[in-house]
Amino acid sequence: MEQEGKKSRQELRSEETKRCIREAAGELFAERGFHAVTMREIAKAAGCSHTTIYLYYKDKETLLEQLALPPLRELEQEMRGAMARTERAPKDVLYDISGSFIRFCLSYKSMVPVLLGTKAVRMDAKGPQNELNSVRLRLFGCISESLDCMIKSQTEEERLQSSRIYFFMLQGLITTYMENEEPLEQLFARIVPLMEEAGDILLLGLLQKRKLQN
Amino acid sequence: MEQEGKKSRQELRSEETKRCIREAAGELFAERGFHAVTMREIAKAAGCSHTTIYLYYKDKETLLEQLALPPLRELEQEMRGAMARTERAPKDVLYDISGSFIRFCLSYKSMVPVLLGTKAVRMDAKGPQNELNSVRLRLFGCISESLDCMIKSQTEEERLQSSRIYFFMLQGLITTYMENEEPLEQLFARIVPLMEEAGDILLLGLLQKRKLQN
Amino acid sequence: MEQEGKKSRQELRSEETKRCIREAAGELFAERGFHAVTMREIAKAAGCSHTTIYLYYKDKETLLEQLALPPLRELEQEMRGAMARTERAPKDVLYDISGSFIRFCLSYKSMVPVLLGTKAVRMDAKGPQNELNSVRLRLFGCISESLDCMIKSQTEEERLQSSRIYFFMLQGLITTYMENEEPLEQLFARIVPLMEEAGDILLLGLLQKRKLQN
Amino acid sequence: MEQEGKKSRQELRSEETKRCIREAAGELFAERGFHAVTMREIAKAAGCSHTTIYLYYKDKETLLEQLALPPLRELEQEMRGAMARTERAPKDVLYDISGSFIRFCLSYKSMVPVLLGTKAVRMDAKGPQNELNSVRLRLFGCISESLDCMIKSQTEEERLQSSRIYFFMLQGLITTYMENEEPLEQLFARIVPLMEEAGDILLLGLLQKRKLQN
DNA sequence: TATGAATGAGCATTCATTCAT
DNA sequence: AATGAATGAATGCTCATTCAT
Repeated sequence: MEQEGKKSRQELRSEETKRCIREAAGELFAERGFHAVTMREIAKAAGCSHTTIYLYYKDKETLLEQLALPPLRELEQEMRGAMARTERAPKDVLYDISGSFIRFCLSYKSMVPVLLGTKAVRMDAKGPQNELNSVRLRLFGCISESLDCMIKSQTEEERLQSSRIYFFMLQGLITTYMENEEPLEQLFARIVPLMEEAGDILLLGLLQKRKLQN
Repeated sequence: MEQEGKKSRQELRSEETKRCIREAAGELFAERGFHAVTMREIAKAAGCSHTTIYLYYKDKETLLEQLALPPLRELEQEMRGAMARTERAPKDVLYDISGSFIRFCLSYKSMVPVLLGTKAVRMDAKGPQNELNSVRLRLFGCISESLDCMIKSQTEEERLQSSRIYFFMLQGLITTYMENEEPLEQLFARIVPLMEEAGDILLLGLLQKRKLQN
Repeated sequence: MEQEGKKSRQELRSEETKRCIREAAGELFAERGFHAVTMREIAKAAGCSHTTIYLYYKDKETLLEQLALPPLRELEQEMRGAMARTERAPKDVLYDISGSFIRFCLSYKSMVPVLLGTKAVRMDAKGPQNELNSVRLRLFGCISESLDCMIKSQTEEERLQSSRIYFFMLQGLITTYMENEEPLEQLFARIVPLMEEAGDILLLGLLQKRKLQN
Repeated sequence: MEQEGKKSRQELRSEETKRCIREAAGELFAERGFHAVTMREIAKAAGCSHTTIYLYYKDKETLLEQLALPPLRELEQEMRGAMARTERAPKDVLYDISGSFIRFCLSYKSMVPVLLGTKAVRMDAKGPQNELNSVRLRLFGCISESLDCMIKSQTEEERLQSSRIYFFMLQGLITTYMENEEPLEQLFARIVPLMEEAGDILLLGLLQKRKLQN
C-alpha cells in the first residue's frame, strides 16, 4: 500500500520539525559555539519543546554530529568534483577546493573546532563520530593531493610538510575571519582573494625551495 | 592619609593574596581553558576562599582580562628586546619573536581566543579590553615590522598583506597544536622547527614575488 | 447490538493486544520492579505503541493492579486445589500452598509490596484495589486454615496468632531472597527446603506450646 | 585562640542547617522511601535551598548513608550493652536486642531495605557503605550469638540455620507493620508481645528439634 | 581583609501522558 | 483500534555569585 515518494501528513510534519531543529541548532551553534548553546534555546528557536529534540536526536552531541555530517559529505563531493575537472589549471583546482572549504567553515562555524582538531567535542570512539573523523581525514587528503599536483613532492615527508603549511595558512585565515559578522557571501568574497594571494606566495616559496634543493 | 610608595602591612598582604589568585587562575585557565575552571578551584589553588576572589575581581571574566594583561606586556617587552638585537640576522629576529609569541599562546591557552580574535569570551566594551586590544595591535605590529625588515615592502598595502599571511600561518600552527596535551617545552621544541620551515617557505615566496613584480 | 459469547474480529484483536501488554508488563515488572520499567519499554516488549497501552489502562499504576489480579486468582485456585487433596498429609498440604505462595511472590516481585503490605504503590481507595485487598485476605485465610489443620487451635485468637507467626516467617524468607538475581526455578529450589525446615521448627514449637498449655 | 566546646555563631548556624536537613531527609525517607523523595522536597522541608544540601552531602546516596550510620552505630552499642547484662536471663537478652532492632527499623524505615538486604541502594564498594555493610553483618552476628546462648548449637551450620529462621521471623514482623501509621511507641508496644510470642514458639521448636536429634 | 553559609538560575536528560490523525 | 508527534513537569546536580559576619 505504501508507496515511495508518498509521505503521510504525519511524516511530513515530523520532517518539518526535524528540519526546524536542525536549522535552529545549526544557526545557534554557528553563532555562539556548541557549549554556549542550550537545548532549551534550540527548542525555542525551533518552535518546539526541548523534549521533542530528544525524540530525534539521542543527545546534544549526537545532534551536532548529525548536523555536521550531511553538509560535510556535500563538501567532500564538491571537492572531489572540483578535483575531477582536469580541464582546469591545477592551481585553480586547488583554489576551488580551498574556497569550498572556507565557505563550509564560515557556514558551519560550530563545526570548525571539530574539523580543525580542537577537540571541543570529545572524540571517543562511538558511531557517527568515527565517520566524522574519517571525513575530516579525507578532506585533508583532498587538499593535500590537489596541492601536490603542483609541487610534485619527491618524498612522502616533503609532501606532508607542504600540506601542513598550506593547511596552517588556510586555518589561520579562517579563524581570523570567523568571528566576523558580515553576511556570508560578502565575507567570502573578501576572503577568497586573500587566500589566493597567500596561496600564490606559498606556492612560489614551495617551488623555489624545491628548485634550490635540486 | 595614604602616601605614595609606602604600603601598609594590610596593603602588602592584600597584594600577596591578589598575586596568588592571579597565578592560580593563570595556570588553571592555561591548563584547562576558561570555562572548564571553576571559581572554587581557583580559590583552592590560590589558598583562599572563593569569595575572596570577588574582593579583587568583579567576576570571572574580569579576572581573565586582568590576568592576561601583565604577561601580555611582558611578551611585548620580550619581543621588543629581540627586535633591538641588531647584531642578529633579521630572519633570526623574526623567528625569535615568533617563538615568543607561540610560547605565550601555548602557556596562556585561554588567551588565544582573545589574541587571535576568536571571541570565546565576549569583548563588549569594558575597561581593560581596550587596553587588551591595543596590546594585541602592538604585538601584530612587532611581527609585521620584523617581517618587513626582510621584505622591504614598497607600499603599506604590500606590507600589510605580507604580515597577514605570515600571521595566518602562525595562527594556524598555534591552533592546530594548542589542543595537544604534551608538556609545554616539549611541544614548543616540536613546533619551532615547523614554524621555521613554514617561515622559510613563506619568505622565499614573498621575496620571489617581489622579484617578479619588479 | 452486542451479543454475549460472540466476539467480533475487532474485539478479538483488541484482547490479543491487551494480553500482549499484560504479559510484557508482568515480565518486566517482575524482572526489574515497577518503578524501573517505563511505559515505552512495556510497549516495545508488547509489540505495540506506548500510547496503545493507555487505550486499555488508565495509567501505569492501574496497569499494575489489573496485571496482578488474574495471576492472583490463579494462585488462589492453586492453593484451594492443594487444600482439597485430602489424601495428602496436612503438613505436605501446608508446604504445598506455602510453596505456591513463594513461587508467586518470586514471579511477581512487583506484587510483593502489595501482597505483603509494604505499600510501595499507593493504595488510596480506587476500584480494583478493594478486589485486590480481598484476594489478599483470602490467601492469608488459606494458609491460616491449612496451618490449623495441624494445630487445631481452640480459640480464634490462638489460631490467628499461629497464622501470623507462620506468615511472618514466610514473608521474611521471601523478602530476604527477593533481591536475588538467580533464575526463578533455581532460586525456588533453594528456598523450599529452607521454608520446610523453618516450618518444621515452627510447627514443633506451636505443638509443644499447645501441649504445655493443656 | 579557639577553644573546644566554643563554637562560633556561624558554626552553630551551619550545624543547625545540617540538622534540619538530616531531620527532614530522615522523616521523608522513612515516610515515602528513598527513591520517592526528591532533593528539592528535602530542602523545602528543611527550610533551605536544595543546593545547600550539596554543601554538606556529596549526593543523595551519601545523604542516606550519613543519615543511617550514626543511629546504626548507636543501635549496635545498645545491642552490645544488652548482651553484656549477664544478670539477665538469656531469653530476655535476646528479646531486648530484638526489641532494639525492631525499634530501630520502625524509626528509620528508609534504612530497612538497606539493612534487610533489599538492595534499594547500590552497594558497590565505596567509602561509608562498606562501613554500612559491616555494621549490618555485626548486627546479625549479635542476634545470632544471643540466640545461640539458648540453643547451644553443636555445628556452625545448625547455628546459622537457627539464626536465619529467627531472622526471617523478625523481618516478616517488621515489614508487616512498617507501613503502619501509628505513633512509634504505640506501635512498638503492640509489636513486642508479638515478637516475644513468636520467639517463644520458635525457641520451643528449636529446642524440641535438638532433643529429637539426640 | 577575609570567609563560610547560602542560593537562584541553569544544565542535560527522562518519563508518563495527551493530542491529532 | 492504533499510533507517531509532542510536551510539561520533574530529577539530580553544578556554578557563579551574594550575604552576614
